[in-house]
Amino acid sequence: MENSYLDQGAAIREVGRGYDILKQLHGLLRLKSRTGEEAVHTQELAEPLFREALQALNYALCIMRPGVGSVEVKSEIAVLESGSPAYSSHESVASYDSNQRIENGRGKRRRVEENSWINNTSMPCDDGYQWRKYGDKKISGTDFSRSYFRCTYKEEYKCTAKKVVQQTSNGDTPSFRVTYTNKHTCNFHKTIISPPTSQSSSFGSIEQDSGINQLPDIMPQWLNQGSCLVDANNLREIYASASMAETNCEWDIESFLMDW
DNA sequence: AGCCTTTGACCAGCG
DNA sequence: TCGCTGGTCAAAGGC
Repeated sequence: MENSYLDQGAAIREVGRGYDILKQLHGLLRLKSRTGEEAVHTQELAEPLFREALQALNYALCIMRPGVGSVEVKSEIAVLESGSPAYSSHESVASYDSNQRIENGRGKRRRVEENSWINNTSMPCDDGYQWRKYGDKKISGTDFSRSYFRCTYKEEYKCTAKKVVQQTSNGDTPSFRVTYTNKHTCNFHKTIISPPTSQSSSFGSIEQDSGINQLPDIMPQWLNQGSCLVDANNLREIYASASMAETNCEWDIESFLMDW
């Protein structure tokens, strides 16, 4: 009983998070339609927000439907896409699994920790957090090894977040299966406002959350790719304008989430 | 000096 | 119980 109450709270929080992100998205789209800037640029900014909102709602769905082992939501990128090649090689499928078992090629099943979710991506290396690799294993039945990462701040902040990266295919656009376990409790993530530094690690520079709370915890991967640079000041301006725009959008769900 | 990756060893889950 | 395999640990070396 108590657990279901807590689950409900978690679900509400996830819905609220999704709602916040959608508000940002809404404000962004309104801003763009006013100023008439390039649609491609709008898409580049909107896509990670849309993806994050989907993930949050997917998370909430799984919590609210405990009987369902795994719910997979495939991003409907086509809604936003206008033909930009930036996403053609970056299809991402996220799924949350509250009590998952992985089956390998020989039929062996191994218990997987709860609070894990899977992301299939072509760019597994940079998700905004700083990870330390602690293991690498050649997996039988595959041509690729599996890499194990934990949060760099595991000791300092007791952050139990982990991820496992498994390459699943080769070729021009290799794909990776990234399994995340546990959410970050360290509140350290790379912000897109910070300028690039020469001290960056292999996963890029990080800085402590400096008040940009309206930004999603997981920063879009493409923002860190050299091929897709976003002007930091421009982005700050856009997000600020989006926040102003959202104040004109009074939705019932907001009062519901406030009251809960 | 401190943090990272690499890598072999060890432990535990599963059939 | 045993062997295989995945996940983690920790030493060593590199940056």
